[in-house]
Amino acid sequence: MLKDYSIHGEEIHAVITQFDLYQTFESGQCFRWNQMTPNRYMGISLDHVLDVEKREDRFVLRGTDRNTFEEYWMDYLDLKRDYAAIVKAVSVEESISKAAAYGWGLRILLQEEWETMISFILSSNNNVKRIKNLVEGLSHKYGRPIQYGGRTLYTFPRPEELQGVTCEDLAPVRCGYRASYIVDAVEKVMGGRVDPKTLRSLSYQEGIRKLMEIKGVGPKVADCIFLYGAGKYESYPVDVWVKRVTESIYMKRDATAAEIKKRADDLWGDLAGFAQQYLFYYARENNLKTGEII
DNA sequence: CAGCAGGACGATC
DNA sequence: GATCGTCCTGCT
Ligand SMILES: [Mg+2]
Repeated sequence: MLKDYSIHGEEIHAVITQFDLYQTFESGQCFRWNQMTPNRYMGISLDHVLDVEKREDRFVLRGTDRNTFEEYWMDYLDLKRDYAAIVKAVSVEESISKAAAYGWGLRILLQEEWETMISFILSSNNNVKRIKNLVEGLSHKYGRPIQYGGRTLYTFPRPEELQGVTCEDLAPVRCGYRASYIVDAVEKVMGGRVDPKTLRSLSYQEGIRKLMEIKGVGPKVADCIFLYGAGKYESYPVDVWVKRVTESIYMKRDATAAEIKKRADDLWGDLAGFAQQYLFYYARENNLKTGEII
């Protein structure tokens, strides 16, 4: 967690425990963070840019200011949470304990609702590399340019900026059949049928049901949006990796997504989302196969 | 060139 | 309410 920070000209120097840049930004939860050097990542959310460098004794943050750091990035990076306590709490058994120790510096980002919604609609039936390309393409075409450090970044387009777009308009983005899903999401949000800003006030069941009204949002994508865009940590998104690893460790049989989510709820309850993040990261980094145990 | 990876939808039972 | 074929693209 955030222990201390101070302003040094254009830089903010912060002492943060349990924070690893690679683990956090390469764990499949976000698509707009890029590694600049092994110890440095740059990302954008809304119209905020953040440039984070890990040093020996501190993190150096650039591209932001005190107010934006305190009012936006602090929550986005979940810096007030004690992840050492999270690791302990989810470690109910040997395999998850190993996975959580392995992902000791993971943090679950609290991302902006609308951006999370569209990003995870694009994520369905895709891998991270391609998702990043799609989100980048959409932002380049419909977002606004921002200059930082001699380069141009593009904001993720707001609903108003996508209002009226058609599948044909989206063809250059190369998102395939997901184009119609984007169109539907824009219509539902602009029409008020779905309100990203009230998502966080909904219960788990209400939120998932509401999100699934959008075309292209099924159980897995809804869980991702609710977990990463609303901080609903009882969510347990079941993708192929989490399915495999949960089945092989905790069920020892083929199971449906609903059965897997129930098992996760029994094991971790309101912290299931954190457990999912550790298991996913471990499984994917180690290319775990069906039946393999951690 | 073929095969494969990755979730949601819609038809069908 | 569960199962299954199909969708789209990029990589191997
Ligand atoms: Mg839906």
